[in-house]
Amino acid sequence: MPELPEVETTVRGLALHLQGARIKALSLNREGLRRPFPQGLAQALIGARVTSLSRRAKYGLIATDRGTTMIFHLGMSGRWRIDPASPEKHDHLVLETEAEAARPSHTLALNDARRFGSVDLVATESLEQWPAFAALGPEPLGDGLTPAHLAHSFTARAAPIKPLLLDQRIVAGLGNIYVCEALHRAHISPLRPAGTLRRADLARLVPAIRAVLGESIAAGGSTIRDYAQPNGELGYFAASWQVYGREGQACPCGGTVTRITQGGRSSFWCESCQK
DNA sequence: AGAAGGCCCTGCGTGC
DNA sequence: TGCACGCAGGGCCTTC
Repeated sequence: MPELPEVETTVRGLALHLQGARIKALSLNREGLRRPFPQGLAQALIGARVTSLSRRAKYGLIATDRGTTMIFHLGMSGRWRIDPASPEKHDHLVLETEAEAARPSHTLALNDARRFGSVDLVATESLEQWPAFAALGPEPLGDGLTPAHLAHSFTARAAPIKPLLLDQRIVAGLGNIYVCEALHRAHISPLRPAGTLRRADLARLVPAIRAVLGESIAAGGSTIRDYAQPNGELGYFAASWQVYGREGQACPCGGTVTRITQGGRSSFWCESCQK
């Protein structure tokens, strides 16, 4: 489920219930996810007030007035369930907020069947030095993603562009779905050796990346209301995909969508309109 | 340094 | 109905 637009929508949904709230309780139902949960997580969070929620790449950040920030990654199957009617299998971490004046208590469960996700605790003042963040490239929706940046990153690279766009050090936050969609929108083949892309190609690619992400966030924004529902389900915005998951179906150009494997991941593309 | 491959884990759809 | 298999939105690690 979670790529950048889904994480952004998740953070916005969480903010409705967590922004300004005091954390009353934290329960951990297993040792950890990909990694063990951080030491001192309960001490850092219980009694703390949430000061802000934000996103960096595909990470969600929950900052508190204690000077620490809880960072979550949803991996492949992670999601937050808001005010669930009953506990579910794979609810690994559960937060409960304090009821205060005009502010009801809420329960927030981090559910992750495959446990590819992660939870970390980092000093807020040194977030940018946190190793996973220090290595990240520019945000695709920020000023740092430019044709010049991509040209620099792709110089002398023989590898196909598709797996390079998944490299978080080049662009932070792109996942398999939106790379497929952005390349399709920019009419660039996923097989193109990155170093052969010309400035005109990159000048199409950058706005294509921004458009597919922006449109998905906009679609997610309209479903934020769903986060208040017990199941907390989030739409996948799949209706707007042109190539992802559409092997054998028609491309709008009249061609046919095909699937290949690159770096062990599926790439969906149209040989007719992507060169 | 870059490139390729494997691994972590559970659930779901498909085909026999 | 049961079972085996392939596949899944990600990141990290090792090896060459």
